[in-house]
Amino acid sequence: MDTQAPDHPLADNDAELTPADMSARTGVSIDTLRYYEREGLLQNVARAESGHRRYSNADVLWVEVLRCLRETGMTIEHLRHYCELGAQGSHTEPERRRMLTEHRQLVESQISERVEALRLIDHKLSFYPVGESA
Amino acid sequence: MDTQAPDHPLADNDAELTPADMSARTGVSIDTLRYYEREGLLQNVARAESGHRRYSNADVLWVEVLRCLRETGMTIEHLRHYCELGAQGSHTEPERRRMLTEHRQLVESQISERVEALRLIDHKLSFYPVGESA
DNA sequence: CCTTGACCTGGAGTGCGCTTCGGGTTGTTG
DNA sequence: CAACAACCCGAAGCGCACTCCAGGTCAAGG
Repeated sequence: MDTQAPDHPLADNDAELTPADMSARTGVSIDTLRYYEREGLLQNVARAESGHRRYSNADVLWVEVLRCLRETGMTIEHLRHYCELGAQGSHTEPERRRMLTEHRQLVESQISERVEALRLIDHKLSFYPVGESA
Repeated sequence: MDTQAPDHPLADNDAELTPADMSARTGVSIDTLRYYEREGLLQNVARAESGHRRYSNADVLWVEVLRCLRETGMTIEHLRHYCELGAQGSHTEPERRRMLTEHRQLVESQISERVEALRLIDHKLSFYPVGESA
């Protein structure tokens, strides 16, 4: 009844980070952390007796994953689905694997799109006179 | 007095694409094309006598540039500024060059961010059992 | 004890980039 | 020439991902 992070053996028995700590460590704002929790992206966050949140190191790692997936364009809805699957047990692993694989392809296409963009930008830049910087 | 596209010698004397044509050619919706025009991203679009828009080949090329910059995260506001500079004449070239260079750096950081994301995704994928696809 | 600041909650508000709407004009096809 | 699609315009609406607000609780310092 004290550990629930399925991915990581080290669980939140060491949950001692305040919201402010967590925000500083992950670069995600306190409001966004609460929003993610409401949306089901961050489950079973521990509480102090006062009712205040206490985040664990495992939470930090997970938020870093969230940040990475969000920044590469996974929607909140997909993330929520992924989390729901995780909470449902190991029989959902094939589906989670599928989601990750699909997102991986998205990220790869974003990379090649951007490599193309660099070429176009460089092409346009080549038409401008050499800039005097200072 | 009939050409105004500063980037391209071939101007819009050949403006004969309807909005539907333009949309099909660029993949940008008709509504979005009108929105871009309102926002100043697409200037001096020709009109038929009826008042209907007629896009030129130069317009097609420019919309492709817009699409590329938008897809890599340049905001409408920056794009508008870039267009305004273009309309102001060649003395704004250093500034335009600067904007493009800055955006280039943004795109490069997006690429390395995504390369990092691929590593993380692969790491997580390595923890799932080998998927049976069919 | 009193203040001050971090935290709590549910709910409303924001900014961006489109997208849709409503009502009217044009132009092509049977 | 009637109908129907494509176009025009200004303005309102939408979806997403946050972000802020109001009004209250908790905890440490002077």
